[in-house]
Amino acid sequence: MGRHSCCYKQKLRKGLWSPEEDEKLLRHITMYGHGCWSSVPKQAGLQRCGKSCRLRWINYLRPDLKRGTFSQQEENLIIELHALLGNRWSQIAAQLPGRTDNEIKNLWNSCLKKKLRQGGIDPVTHRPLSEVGKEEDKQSQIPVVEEKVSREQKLLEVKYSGSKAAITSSSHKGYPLLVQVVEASKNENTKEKLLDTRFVSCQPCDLVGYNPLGQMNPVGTSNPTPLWFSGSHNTLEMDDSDQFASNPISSSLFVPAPWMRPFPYENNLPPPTTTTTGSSRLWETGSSSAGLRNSFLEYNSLFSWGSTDCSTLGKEAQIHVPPESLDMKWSSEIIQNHILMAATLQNRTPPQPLYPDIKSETNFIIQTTSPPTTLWPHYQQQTSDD
DNA sequence: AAAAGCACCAACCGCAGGTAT
DNA sequence: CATACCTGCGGTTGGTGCTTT
Repeated sequence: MGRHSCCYKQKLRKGLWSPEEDEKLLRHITMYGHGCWSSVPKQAGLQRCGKSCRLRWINYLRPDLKRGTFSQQEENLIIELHALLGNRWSQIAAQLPGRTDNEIKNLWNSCLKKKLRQGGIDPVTHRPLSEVGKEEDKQSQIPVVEEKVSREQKLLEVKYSGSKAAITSSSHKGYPLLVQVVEASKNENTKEKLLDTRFVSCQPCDLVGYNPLGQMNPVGTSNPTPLWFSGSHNTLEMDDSDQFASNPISSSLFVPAPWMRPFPYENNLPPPTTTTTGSSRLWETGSSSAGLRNSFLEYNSLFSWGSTDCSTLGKEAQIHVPPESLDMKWSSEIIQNHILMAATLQNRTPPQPLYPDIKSETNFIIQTTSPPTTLWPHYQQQTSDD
């Protein structure tokens, strides 16, 4: 493994970049692209090493950078992603268009960590500080999650004969999952190629003692908890030149527990609708003997998820299935560019009917604007203090 | 007004993994 | 297969400006 000897070979500049240097680098990359970074400084007439040029481009000169302060939504998303991914800044940055890993890392270290602590949340575990000590020796939950994950992996392998998805769980308590799609290896010696990484955050609300719809389970003591899925995915849309453009979307999906009713305490669900706009998502509810099954259509791809059997201890996952007519090449595109859904993760003991009063084919909308602030009072508190 | 402390952030450093030779 | 080189990532540092004493 080579070391970066480039900086020592010649007297190369270090430190802050001057506007003249920026201009040279920007002009060069705009005209020729960066190609091999190590040759960029020479071609651009810069006394810098390639690594320094690359960093300057990525973190500052790139035209698609957003700049400016982070919005509350961005901060919330970072917190949520950090809970799931830990210090994987590049993966976190990938979910925030226009932001760099360095920028996010700086924000985290200088600001968000502190905010969480002030709000009583441990920034490492994302659990209330009061619980961190108690929870440390309760590692037994993790193998349970791992075991369930392997079941999902099998399911995915069945769904895609030409590719397979591997699911790994994060090490956090609770149930967040990191979902990765990897290309099937030709043989056992070749490494699998990572096609896509999705996060699926499934936080039972009772982890923070908060029920978003403000109701208690009327049935009994073992409350089936609502689920909160959040994630980022891309949509494929045709642009003017009939090319498919991939557009990132962040969305969160709230799955109410069966005993919940829309706030504020309405007996009936909102009128059926077939639209989906902005941060709303259309959910179709349907009943089957196996339990709840939900699905929605978006940009001609079917995603589905559901707890296939509410009486089963543990969880099942369904992954969206590409239309049969598409060949595997297209299927692969869809895998890469659309949300990959996994997992409902509740243990339902004893078995309870899901949505007992909701008739089959009823549609309703769940508003999902700012998940952490509505779901997690700790975050809400600390952000509203600002 | 000056010094000390603090916060922010751009940039560096070292490492790991991939690829070319 | 070994070595050199390239790229990307995450941890860390050091400069700068603001605030406090």
